[in-house]
Amino acid sequence: MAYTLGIPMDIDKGLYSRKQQILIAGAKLFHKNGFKGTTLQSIAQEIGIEGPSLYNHIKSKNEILSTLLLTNAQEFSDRMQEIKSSSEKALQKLERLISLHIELTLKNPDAMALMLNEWVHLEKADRTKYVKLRDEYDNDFQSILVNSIDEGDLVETEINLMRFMILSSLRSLYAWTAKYHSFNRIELEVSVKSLILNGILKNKNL
Amino acid sequence: MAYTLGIPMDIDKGLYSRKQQILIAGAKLFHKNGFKGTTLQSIAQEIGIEGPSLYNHIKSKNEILSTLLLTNAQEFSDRMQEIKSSSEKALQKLERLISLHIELTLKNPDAMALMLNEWVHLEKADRTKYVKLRDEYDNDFQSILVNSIDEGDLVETEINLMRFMILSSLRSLYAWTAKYHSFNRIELEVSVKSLILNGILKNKNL
DNA sequence: GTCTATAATGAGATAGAC
DNA sequence: GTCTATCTCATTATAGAC
Repeated sequence: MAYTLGIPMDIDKGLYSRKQQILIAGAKLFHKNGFKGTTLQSIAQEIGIEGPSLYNHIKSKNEILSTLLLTNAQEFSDRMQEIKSSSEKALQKLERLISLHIELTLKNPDAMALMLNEWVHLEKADRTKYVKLRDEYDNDFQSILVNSIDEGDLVETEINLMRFMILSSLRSLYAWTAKYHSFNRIELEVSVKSLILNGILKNKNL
Repeated sequence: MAYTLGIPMDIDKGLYSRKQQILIAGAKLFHKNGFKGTTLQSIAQEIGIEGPSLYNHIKSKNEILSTLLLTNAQEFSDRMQEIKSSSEKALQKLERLISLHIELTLKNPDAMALMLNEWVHLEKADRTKYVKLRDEYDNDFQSILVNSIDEGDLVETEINLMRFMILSSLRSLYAWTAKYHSFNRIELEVSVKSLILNGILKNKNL
């Protein structure tokens, strides 16, 4: 069956509610052109309706962004709680966190991209909520690194820098998966874990 | 006084031309609010004049962005040529590239932030030029990694992923230096090189 | 070179017919 | 629920006095 110009196949198959279609199209276009560089008309066009028709499903352009960002930030937060409260060694928790980032990146690459920068365009209340979720996540992540150092598994580097470099890599993965989709998830996990844990040198100076 | 962008403290000290003041203020505000989220009035206010007065020094808002991005992309490109053409081992070249990123990040953190995302708002011609510089840089970077693998110094991981993870970390450093300014450059270089080259594990499985 | 006033444009959002 | 027509406002950019 034919589909209208510019509408991705999965968007017009009747599998998604209009609200979901708007969120998918919004994530895609916000990623490509930025939140402020994206018009409601272009989002509407992506799903085959006119701009003002969006208002039957959303209350503002900003609501699209805040739904995308807060939903995903909340999922990271929930999954972190789950991992935190397990009884594994900290090093195992770290590996599970790496897997988590890869899982959510593959599921939702556009939203991952937005989480890096577009949160600055959230309205005050949402922005505060988002930053709080992100900062708590970062703190939890760092605590696990500290625990792993205490357990003798990780080197004693400047802990903020260690967290920062790991999270930077993981949070940028959406750009890699967009370009090299042939990689499967398990292979990707193995490679990313090795790069983070073992670095890139072949012969370490021990 | 080349490459003095990004030193906000001295913005009203008469040390900079109006044009330079505009670039410094622009970088700061584009970083904070995004290009589209920044008004010319706010840039003008930052340096103590009215919005329309900017037009005595620039020809458009977009010119501020393109100057910032293309100047810095060109500097990365020039420095890469220098490093490429040296006779060192590839591993030494890689270490020099890490130092380069840290040097330019400390000199110009706001512009580094813009280079990640705001290039999407460049006009077509500038955008093409910018993407070309960036892609050539990325290719050169990867060639050095490949050479270093061939020379037996680096592990044989998926090369695109290796490049990607290293560059993601380095290109995100601006956010770290903004938060932890107490670190000096040499310490930072040592730590970053170790994290990338040796990873974070204390006891490697060799 | 800077100002005030204003033109020109673009885009979010609303009204009301169907 | 979707459409067309329109309102409203913010912002880039220009004109012209000083």
